[in-house]
Amino acid sequence: MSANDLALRQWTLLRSIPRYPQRASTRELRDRLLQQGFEVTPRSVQRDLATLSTTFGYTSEEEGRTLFWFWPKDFGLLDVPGMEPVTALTFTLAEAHLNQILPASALQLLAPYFKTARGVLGQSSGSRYSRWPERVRVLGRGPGLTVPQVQHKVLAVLEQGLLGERVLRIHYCRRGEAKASVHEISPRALVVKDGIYYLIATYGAQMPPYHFALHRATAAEILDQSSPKLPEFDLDRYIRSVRAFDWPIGRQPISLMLSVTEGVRVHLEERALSSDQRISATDDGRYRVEASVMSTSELRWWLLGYGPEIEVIRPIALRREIAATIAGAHALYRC
Amino acid sequence: MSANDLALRQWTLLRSIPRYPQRASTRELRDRLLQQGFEVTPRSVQRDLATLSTTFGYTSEEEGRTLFWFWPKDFGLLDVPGMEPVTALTFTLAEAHLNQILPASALQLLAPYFKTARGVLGQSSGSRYSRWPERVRVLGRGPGLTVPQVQHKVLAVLEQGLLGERVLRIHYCRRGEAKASVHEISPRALVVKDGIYYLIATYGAQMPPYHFALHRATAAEILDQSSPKLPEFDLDRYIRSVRAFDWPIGRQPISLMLSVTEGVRVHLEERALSSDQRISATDDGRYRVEASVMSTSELRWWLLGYGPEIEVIRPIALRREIAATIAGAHALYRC
DNA sequence: TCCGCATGCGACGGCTTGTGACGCATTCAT
DNA sequence: ATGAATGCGTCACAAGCCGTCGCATGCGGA
Repeated sequence: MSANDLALRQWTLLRSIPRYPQRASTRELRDRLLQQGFEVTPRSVQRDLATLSTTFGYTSEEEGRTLFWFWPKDFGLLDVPGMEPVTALTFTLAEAHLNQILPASALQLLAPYFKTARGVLGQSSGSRYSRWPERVRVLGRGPGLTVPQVQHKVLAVLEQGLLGERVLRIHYCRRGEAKASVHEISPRALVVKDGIYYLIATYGAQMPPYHFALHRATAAEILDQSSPKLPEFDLDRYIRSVRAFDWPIGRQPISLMLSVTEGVRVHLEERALSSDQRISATDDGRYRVEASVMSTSELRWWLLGYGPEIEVIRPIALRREIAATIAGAHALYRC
Repeated sequence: MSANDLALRQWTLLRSIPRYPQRASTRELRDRLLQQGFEVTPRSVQRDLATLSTTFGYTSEEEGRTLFWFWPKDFGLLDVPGMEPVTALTFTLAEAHLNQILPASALQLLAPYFKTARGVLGQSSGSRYSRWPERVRVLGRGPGLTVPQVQHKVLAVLEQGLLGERVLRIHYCRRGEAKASVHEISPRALVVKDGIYYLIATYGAQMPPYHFALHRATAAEILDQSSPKLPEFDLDRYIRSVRAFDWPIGRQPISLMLSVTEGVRVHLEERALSSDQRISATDDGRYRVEASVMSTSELRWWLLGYGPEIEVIRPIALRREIAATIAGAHALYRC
């Protein structure tokens, strides 16, 4: 074990140094090493920290007599094994996409990864990175709606509360209300719906849970108090049981039958509704699509978006529903 | 410089070892070190590789007399500074989301990052990771359409060709055709549209470019031939000019005015159509929304999806267009 | 204000261990 | 068959790591 201790120990030390908003004292870092089985004197840690800091790029802050160590906030990352170009490419695509999905504060946490990805791409192409973003676009569906902001602090506290099963106190501004109210809640789950972070939490062990849209939280702090156990909280079942998330209507998938135009057919051949989707031509120049899908309100929204390009044949109930919705819309424009 | 050479050198060595499908001989690794300014004898590299391999987890393959080193394919990653729990949480969310967006082969490249994220979460919560995925869901819009597969090999070659500006030869199966044809093309850009990878490429310097949906490529290889320069290929302008991607119709944003229901208003207050969006109540119990947005076919699709919940007031042209579409759909269900 | 305590750091001796050099065995290509 | 390349055992030397001691400094409690 002591054979190649040095490398591993210095390695572990480097990993233990946090990124800037955080700091760690020399003593603290030594404790972490002890905790991981490295028996070192404080002196050695001091020496390691001092010498390694010159070759790698981290720094320290002096406060009184103690030094606090940290990586610069915008420091990229040294990953082993190094990121490969294909992976870097994928990261770039992911970044472009996640921009439309995650709040800025969450994206910022991934920034170091995106940064190294750009670095790798810049290097491998030989040319400088500046030309790369000109070559990639990610296009989504629908207009590019803005993503509401979640505060850094709230995000960090959320994570602690959720993982550590701790009670947390949040200042939450209910929709429409100007002033925030204070809640002490036990976080149970996190649901991200269309770019909005919903914290699902209970007051103590009291069901049912409440939903907190995190961009409406103005402040949050963690309390030193464990969340009471909740026997068998099943997130999936809960999501199904609540209409708030617009999720499945009914538990069983339905057998959908559509009549679609050539354009929609082409699209569905690329991105199938389900794995058992079947497509066949019909006499009227359109196509019949059959697939088993969950019946959600999102499905209705998706179907409606195509207007006359999609006609719902079965189930009859869904057909009637869509027909009624379209009739309602038609009435609006009749004048 | 030679002060703490050891740590940095071993570090660089570790980074130089590629992940499994790739391998690197001892000689090769030594060359890379030399290239980065470390003057070491082959013997030292051998020793380092041997001793470090036991403490870190990589292995080697013997082929004849030479050893080839590599990290196991499913090896997580050792990143410095270590991933923090909040970041890990965000990675988990990103993974859930990207599942619906990126082809499996691309996602697999990010797998090591997701894996370490899970590791961090499992550790920090004290409890084992197994309970974590029960606590997070990402819900998107629309039915969960399947994402077409892109082959690993194709992805890797694409990256080389695009970044290295090399000509590549692909076996491409046109839509509807059973047999693949061979194309020698110069890759120009990559567009990901709704989960589908489109390679935009030209035959030589000949405009206009063609689009290749990468999941229809059965094989690809890189040729040792540079792509001819294309003076000023502007991807944005190109996307605008081509209808294939359904992107902006017209260059200027339009002043959209809608009449929406309470439900839509709530949604738009969370996720605004634009930064200058304004909402006001009207006499009829609905709400007026005004915003400047790009006029795209995606916008039409989005508007239609809400049926009678959204009425387009202005621009008049768009109102007429939507009205006509709805009338068409209405006719389908009239029988 | 004074004393105890914690932290950083310079210095020193012992000794682990990294390092280059040499030589031999093995494999592959010409 | 021969030479080049590679891996690896060995050895002597020296670099540098390590624990220890001692001193200086800053903070907090009595």
